[in-house]
Order: sequence, then C-alpha cells, then structure tokens
Amino acid sequence: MPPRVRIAPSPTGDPHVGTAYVALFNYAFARRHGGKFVLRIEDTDQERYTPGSEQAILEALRWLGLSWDEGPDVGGEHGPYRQSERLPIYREHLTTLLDSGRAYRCFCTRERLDELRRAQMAAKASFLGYDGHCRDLDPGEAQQRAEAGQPHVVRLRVPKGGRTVVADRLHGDVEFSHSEIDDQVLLKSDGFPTYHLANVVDDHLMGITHVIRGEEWMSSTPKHVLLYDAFGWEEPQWYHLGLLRNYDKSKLSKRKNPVSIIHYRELGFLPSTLLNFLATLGFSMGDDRERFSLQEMVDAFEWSKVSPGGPVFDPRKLEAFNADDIRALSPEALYEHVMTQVLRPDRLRTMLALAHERLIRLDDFIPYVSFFFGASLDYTPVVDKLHVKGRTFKQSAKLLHEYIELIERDPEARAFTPEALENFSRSFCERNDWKPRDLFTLLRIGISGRTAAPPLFDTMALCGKDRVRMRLRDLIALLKALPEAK
RNA sequence: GUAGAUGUAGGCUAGUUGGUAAGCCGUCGGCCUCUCAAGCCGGAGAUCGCGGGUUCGACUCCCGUCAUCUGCACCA
Repeated sequence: MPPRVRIAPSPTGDPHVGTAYVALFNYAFARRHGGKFVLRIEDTDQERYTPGSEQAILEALRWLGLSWDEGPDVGGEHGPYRQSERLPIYREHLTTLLDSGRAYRCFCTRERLDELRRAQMAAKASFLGYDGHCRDLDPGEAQQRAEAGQPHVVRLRVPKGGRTVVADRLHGDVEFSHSEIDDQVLLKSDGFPTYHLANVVDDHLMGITHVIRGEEWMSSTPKHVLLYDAFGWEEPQWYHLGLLRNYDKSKLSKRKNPVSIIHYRELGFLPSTLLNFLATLGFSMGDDRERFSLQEMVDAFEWSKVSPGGPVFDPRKLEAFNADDIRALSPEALYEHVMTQVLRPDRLRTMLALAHERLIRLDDFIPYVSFFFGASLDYTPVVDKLHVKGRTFKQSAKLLHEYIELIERDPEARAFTPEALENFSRSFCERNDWKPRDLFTLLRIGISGRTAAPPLFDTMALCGKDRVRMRLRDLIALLKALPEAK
C-alpha cells in the first residue's frame, strides 16, 4: 500500500522554514514510494488565528516546489482539509469516546486549574498536570450538566497504571509511563477540538500511514497512541525529525534568526537551493555529495540516511550554496529570478509611491530605495546620529529590544501593516515615556541606515518583518558596543 | 523539577559485518587578477561528550555519567 503522509501547518503567522523542512521530508518519502502528500490546515486555535496566513503558507510551499496531492486548495477525497470545517466530525467522534468511557467531561474552572498548577509548582511536584478531579463524575449526571449549558471540556482518560510505547522508526521504541501522561483536554470549552483530538481523527480519516513531524511532538505522542487505541484504530508509523536550531542550539526562532520562508524568497534565495540546504540538515546521500536536486533526493530517500539530531541552521552555508547556484544560472534565468523574486511589480509600485514626491530625477529612484533591498546595512555613516538626548546607548538598545519583542505579541502590529505599526509604536512610546520622535529616529536609522527616509511605518511594512527584525537586531548590537558619551 | 531525545573539528554531514576518522561551509595563508568576486593550491582545526568494561584492537558493542535540547496549556 503506497504511503499517505501530510504536512499540517497552523495559520498563526508567517510560513516558517521549519514547516518547509518537515514538508520536505514528507514530500520526499511520499514521492519515493509513489504515495500521496496531503496538506491540511490546523486552524483550531481561535486566539492565534492570523488572517492571510493560510494563503501565505500555501504560497510559500508552492514557491518551494513542494506540491501536494490533496489540500484545501486542490481538493481531494478526504476533505474538507481545513479543521475549522470539520467540527461536526470531531464532535461525533468525541461521543464515541464519551460513550466508551475513554474520555470524560471536566467542569473545572480556569481558576481551579491555575491554582492547582501553582500548588504543584510550589510543592515541587514531579508531575505537573490535571489531578483527575472530574474523572469519576457520574457520566449521566455530567451529561445533564453539559446539556444544561454548564461550560466544560472533555478530557482523555489515561489509564492509571502501565505504560505506552511509541514505536518511533527514527529513534526506536520510546516508553512512557502512564503516570507521566496528563488527562489531555480533547475538546475545549469553546467547542473546538485541541490539536491532539483533531490531529488523530483527521490523520485516521485521511488515511495517513506515516506521521513525519518535528521532535517537539515526541512527548505527546503517547497520548496520540492512546487515542488511536481508544478509537480502535491502527496507529500510523511515527517519525520524529530533529528540530532546526539557532546557533546556540535552541529551537530555531525569529528572535535569533529570520525564519519566514517569505524572507528567504525576498532576499533572493533560489527555491531549489533552500530546499537543497534544508535537505542536508538531517539527510545525506550517503556519500560526499551534498548538492542535489529535489528529484535526486526523492530517488535516494531512505530513513537510514536521515540523522535524528537537531541540526543548527547555518545561514552562511545556505548563502554559499545560493551563490554557487546563482553563478550557475543562465543570464535568462538570472533575469527571471531577479524580476520575480526581487523586483516584483507590486513591491516596486509601492516603493515608487513612497519615493514619488521626493524624486528630483527619475533615476534617483534606485539609490533612494536601495535600502529596501539586501540584508544588513552599514551604519558607520550615521553612527554619530544614534545618540538620543538624555538616554544612554544601553537604554536605547533595551528599548529597541523590547520594541521588537512586543510587536510580535500584539495581534494587530504583528500583521505589520503601516497603520497597526503606527498605533503600536505610538502607544509603545507612551508606555515607556519616550518621545515618539526619539524612538522613530532610531527605528528609521536602523531600518534604512539613514536619517532621512520615506514615512517610517510604510517603510517598515514594505521592508518586511524579518528584514526589519534583522536590522534592528544589528542596531541593538551596535548600540551595546558603543562607548557611552560622558 | 520531571519525562524523553540528542551528543564525530566553530557549523552540516560520512564513517551499518569493530582495525585510531572523510567531504562541504566557515576560518587562515598563497597563486591568479586593474580591483573585487569566482577559480586554483595549501594550512590550522576532532584524544569521535566524559569514565569504565568487552576485545589483540572500539567512533562503532555493554554499563555508567555529564551536557544540551524539546515537552510537561482549554497553543499548535
């Protein structure tokens, strides 16, 4: 039976290189064995849902050339492929679990749960998790309370004793004692399923035979195994890939690295190169070859060629690969790539609009917008403009640091539109008792390398979130290194 | 804290019947060249996390230990 695998991203932000990484291995495995590659959108989190994100993820994966056989955009026999459109399916399956007693309703309030957690932390308990308060409620009574509209969740009833083994094909058998597994919430009080329920139900219904995902899921896999068992379903084969890391070995994060696929596209990495580079992180041909095409990877793909460790994502090697591949491009192909990836008409138009009033000659245009391109900037010409009256460089650095951290936590601002950025920035100044002018000057210099530039927030939006983050990080490092004026 | 995973040069990897480590990126130097890039040549860099054990011999097998990472949400 040909395998069926899937990639299941959540539309909660920009398309992540980690998603591409996992997608690549799924893709290679499926294609190698003539199987199917499914794309499913896991949008069960109402809070973190980000409009436009789904579209961006599909676009990014398509740009990379990782095509899927079934998905929300291409359809398929196992749809819908968006979890928010499958709610009745989860409810129906939950009923089965409730009826068989493998799940139970829990009426505990947030407050009780928070307090429980606090108590467990204070007591330095070895196990942090639900205490089973509602575990033995009479099912009939619980149902009545539920029908009466009392808010509740549904939890998985994890067996008291014993253990569950996860037969991971990359790591070998991994055992988990049931005493360490929490009675996981399966249905949230808002009526949406959690990842665990939706994921298992969908994987089964969609005929997924091999679950290839990031190592971050390893610890919750026993819950999933238990769920398959509760439903009486055959579990898929598990493969947990090592996580992509920052240079300090922590999980790859935007705090330390640009992680958006869009960023790599805009900076002009070739899609095939990015894929090739990602492949070398964990996969090897078995010989000295490390430059290979997607098709070559597919043809050679075997799990014995995949290493389980979490590789450091080293942008310098990516750049070396990319430079090599650009050199190998025909003049025609080079032109095409520059025009479609870098000088995109829509982006150019926005740039032109920002430059319009400031142009003296038409060809001022290019030097004027030059900072919209490229990665890091040279700040030496403006280094003496970095001092903010009454603030030390250190204070400025700290403020900028908080600024980029907080932007991400603001549901509006993280969409990176000019309006949202302005609102956020102004209120940020107010909260920190900084003059907008002072912060905005630092931002302008950091982002453009100049003291005079187009309107700041339009500039930021057009530069792109990752480029802005990257440059502000550079600026922060510079500020910290500057000797304080007496 | 606890569970699990991972551990070959600064980074990514190769090394699958046990015979003291190979390639790429980076780094350093040289050649070439109007300059830079590219290209070519060369160097440094690993007691294979550490400690035991098995063995004539271990990166490869066994035990222990340490470090790092990830999870421990009504987020995925």
